[in-house]
Amino acid sequence: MQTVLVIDDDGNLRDTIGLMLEKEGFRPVLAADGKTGFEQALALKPALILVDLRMPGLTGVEVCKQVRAQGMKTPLIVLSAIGDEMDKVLLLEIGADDYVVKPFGARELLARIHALLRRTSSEDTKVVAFADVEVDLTRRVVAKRGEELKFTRAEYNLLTYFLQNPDRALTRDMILNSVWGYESFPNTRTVDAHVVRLRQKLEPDSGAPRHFLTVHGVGYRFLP
Amino acid sequence: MQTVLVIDDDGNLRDTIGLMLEKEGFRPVLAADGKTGFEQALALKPALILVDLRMPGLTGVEVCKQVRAQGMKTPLIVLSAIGDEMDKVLLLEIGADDYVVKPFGARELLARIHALLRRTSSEDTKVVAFADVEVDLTRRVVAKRGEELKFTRAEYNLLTYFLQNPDRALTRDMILNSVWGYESFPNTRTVDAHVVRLRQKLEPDSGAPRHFLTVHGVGYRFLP
DNA sequence: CAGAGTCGTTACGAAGTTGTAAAACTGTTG
DNA sequence: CAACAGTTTTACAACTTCGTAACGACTCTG
Repeated sequence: MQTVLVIDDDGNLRDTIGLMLEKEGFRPVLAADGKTGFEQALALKPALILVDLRMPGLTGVEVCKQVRAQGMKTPLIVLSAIGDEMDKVLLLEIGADDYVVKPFGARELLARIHALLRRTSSEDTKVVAFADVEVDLTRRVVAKRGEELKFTRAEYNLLTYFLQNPDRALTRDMILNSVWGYESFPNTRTVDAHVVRLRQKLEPDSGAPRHFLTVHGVGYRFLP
Repeated sequence: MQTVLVIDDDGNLRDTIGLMLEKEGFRPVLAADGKTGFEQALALKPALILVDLRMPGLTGVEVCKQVRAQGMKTPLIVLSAIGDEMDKVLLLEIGADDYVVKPFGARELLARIHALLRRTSSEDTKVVAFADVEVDLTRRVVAKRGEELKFTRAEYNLLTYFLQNPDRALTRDMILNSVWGYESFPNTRTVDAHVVRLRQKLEPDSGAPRHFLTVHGVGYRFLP
């Protein structure tokens, strides 16, 4: 069951939305102000956040910013009163994913919630990272300091194998079997050649590797 | 021209709203009571319904419920007298999308109508867009810079599959299974042939694709 | 510190992959 | 059944990637 955090100072509306979410099969968590809402967001890591724009204390805009500042990518919908001069640009800038103008219909809000969850869940981009390197497993893209690098298939497969086996001494045979499979029988030196390329691309100083370490007489060890 | 159904027992107000809508370019249909209003809703499938809350016979609340019970998703605005103890909870529960308190100004009502139509229409006609390309999933039409392009079935299916899986490395087998199904077993090169056509039709420079990227040794990745 | 083993690096031909056009095939329609 | 649009396969050039040999540098051991 997915948790949805509702942050709104209007108790009436808060409860209404809570009920609605419950009916729809969500687990609603209600917060009356921005500060506790933000804390709940951190603690519960909800599947989605609904936050009122205009609140005493921490406003919706600030909650948004703080959540994003924490690196949380939780989908977030802003609720705004009809009078508020809100524009999409601002909302996008602060990291909101959608907004709904009050008063809104139950169906509309639920539709937006589902749409957003659908959008974001398909973007379940699994990213593994070490040092200043990010490996996006769904996009199959490797980036160093945010800059995309070109990786060939063999390089990429080898890298992900290392990522899956951090800080373990791996023999060349283990690597060959896992990365190249049991079909092909390349020379064990092939592994070295590819490790070289990984180092050249990912190590700050490929002469003094800090992540792709050699285990003399055995093989390699990846240190994140 | 969009039909707007007005259900209100107050003949005076009904006519006023009717005139107002007519001026605004809508086709107003007037109903004096809940029962005939509901029947009209079923028969005409209007683009929007305005319904008075307090009426003899079938009340606005009941019209609302019945319309929704029929599975109709027609946008619906409730008109309520200032005395009515209306709360949003009830409105949300019965599936109304907005409400206006009597007495209201013409401009306010029209603003609400337009806002609601805008909101809901964007949900019904599912249009996915990227760059200067728009794909209308309900009409099954692809347009580039507003100009319709002819897409064959295979091309269209492939395109929507890419749209549904943005920014993910997709192997040719994944594509074949999802787009061609498990029944037919075309060559994986078939995928390439169709990607070529997508690029020719949608990329500014098909020689340097910016959206339909190849992932060497793997397949393709669609970048919106 | 010498020698044996091991590793890092480079270069290059072989093997594999992709883009494209054209041919072959399929199914539909008048 | 001919014409036709759409689809799949084939063929091949262009391009990318791979595996390995070669060799110098490094590491370990006695």
